[in-house]
Amino acid sequence: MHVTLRQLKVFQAVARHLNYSKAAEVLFLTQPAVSMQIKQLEDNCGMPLFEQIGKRIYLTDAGKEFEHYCRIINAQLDELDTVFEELKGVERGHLHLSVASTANPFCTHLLAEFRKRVPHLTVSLDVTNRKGLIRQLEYNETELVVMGQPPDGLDVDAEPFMENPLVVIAPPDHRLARERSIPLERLQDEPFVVREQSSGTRISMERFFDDAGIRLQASIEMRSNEALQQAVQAGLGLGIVSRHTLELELETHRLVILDVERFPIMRQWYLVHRTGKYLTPIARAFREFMLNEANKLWKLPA
Amino acid sequence: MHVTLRQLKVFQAVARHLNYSKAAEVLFLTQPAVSMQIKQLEDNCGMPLFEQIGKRIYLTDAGKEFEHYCRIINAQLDELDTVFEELKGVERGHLHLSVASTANPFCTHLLAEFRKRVPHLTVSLDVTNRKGLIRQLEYNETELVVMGQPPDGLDVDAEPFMENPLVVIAPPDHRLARERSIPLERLQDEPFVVREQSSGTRISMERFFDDAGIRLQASIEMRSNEALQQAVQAGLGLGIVSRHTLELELETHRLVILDVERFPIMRQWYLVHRTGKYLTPIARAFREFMLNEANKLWKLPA
DNA sequence: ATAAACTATAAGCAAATACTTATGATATAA
DNA sequence: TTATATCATAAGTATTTGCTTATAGTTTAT
Repeated sequence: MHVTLRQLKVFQAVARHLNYSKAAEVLFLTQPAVSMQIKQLEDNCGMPLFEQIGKRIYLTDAGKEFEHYCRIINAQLDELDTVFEELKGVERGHLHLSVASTANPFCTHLLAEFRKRVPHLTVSLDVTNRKGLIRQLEYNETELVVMGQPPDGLDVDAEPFMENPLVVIAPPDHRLARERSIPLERLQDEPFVVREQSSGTRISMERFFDDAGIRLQASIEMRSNEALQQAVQAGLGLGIVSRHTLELELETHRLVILDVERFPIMRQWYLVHRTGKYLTPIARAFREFMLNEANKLWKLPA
Repeated sequence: MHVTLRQLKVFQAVARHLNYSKAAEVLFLTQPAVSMQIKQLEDNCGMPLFEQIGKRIYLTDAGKEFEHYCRIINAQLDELDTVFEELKGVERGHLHLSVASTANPFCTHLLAEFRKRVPHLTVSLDVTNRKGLIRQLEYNETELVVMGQPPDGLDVDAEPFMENPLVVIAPPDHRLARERSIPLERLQDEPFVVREQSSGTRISMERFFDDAGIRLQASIEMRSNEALQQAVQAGLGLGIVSRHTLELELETHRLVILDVERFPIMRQWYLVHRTGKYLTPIARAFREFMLNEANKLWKLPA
């Protein structure tokens, strides 16, 4: 079958009025135009959809069937229309966001804030490590990424939007815990728990100590930030983490921040998306929100 | 929105292969043709449905939505297709039939026969009086009608297909019940129970007696055949009915047929439909069946 | 650095589309 | 019978559609 949407339109007008001339009028056409469209439609269908008896026309059984499917198809097209309208607007929509596990706490908080402004927002939030984030960018599986270190090999737009202080942590009973202005060199003697090779914190940290000409003893490697903190608590060594992930552990005195010289290492959080990617209005709105408001809405205690 | 079905087709090919060139190949087109169709579609939608990042293309969120609706619409069109195929065939289908109340017994029987040949047949059978039948023909509310007397004022095709003998009935204890070859004139003295003015039997009967130069005493007028027979049984008068409606009453000796001269009045049953009406394959098949087989399948006892 | 794999864009064209006007045919209503 | 209301058909046409070929611009792979 090769019905056209035009034919559907004309058919519906005729079916409603059961009168070609009236339908023509409604469609701003002449009557023969309607006749022809219906004729072609009936040819396509292989049977009459209307029958004329005397002056009147009637829907045939086939015509009634056709009308039914017309309605459905039109309803779907209308629905599609409204779905698109909504996609264009910012009132509702869906946001695909992936964040570094280190960024999770404040991202969740900020997302909750954003949600107040976009009431019907739904979100897919993926929390993963740097490697996972890069893979997602590569395969275009996410719209926006929050990470501490934009990838190198990939063509992305990365915008810093908030400070990301990296601090040295220790268990409260560590012998350095009470000292002030600990010289950097003192850390050389300490064992360290570190994140995996590809992690953003690890990269930042290595770069920092390389520049300072210091070699650390990396005792243990951990694949997640939580695991690292647990290991530090357990006394397996010192750790370097984003200050943003420590709130709870500091309050409950499970960890302390060491007052090391030249710390914190001040880095930035970045909002990243692939160059050339089409951002939905929601994604754009969230991006703007983060760039402008994150600093006001997420303050670390001094 | 002004999407075309062509655009849907092309879109689906691209969405399936996520590759314009491949889609073009599948559609027996060149790649620019596909590019253009998609571009136009995206213009119609007001947003990109695909996005290209590097060599690869991906569906946007809008694209995924669109794909969803594509599927539904296509499914509906396919379904429509099969519905029409079935309407064209005779394997299944629906028949709108209206019959004179007098014709009901044998019509029901023949319909049951016909149904054996068309297993998935469904039927709307309307049993009504002549006036009702004519109204239905007039308003095109039925496909085929079985009646004893085609209407005058209406343009119909009427085909006789079976004899319709009208006989005179009486209660078994009537004084004429035992007589043979009763002269027509004897009926003038008898009270008669008759059908309503417009009924086929009434018309046939009046014409017959007019021609014979005989005036009957019409005592009572009944609006249905059953009511008439009951009235005759009750001794309100003689009646004239179609022989076809009497089987049960004769067997149980509730009524007898009088052996009147020149009786039975031999009339015909007609299959009637409005001139120019499109008959579905089912209706055509039923018509053929009745014209050819009714006489073999419904035999009155001699 | 080059080649290979993609899509985008431009120009041009044949065919189909979707009308219009004019006219004819038919059925109901006056 | 005549007028009126309806749909069908024919002929003609401007526009749109849907391509094609040719070419250019990217990005990735070698």
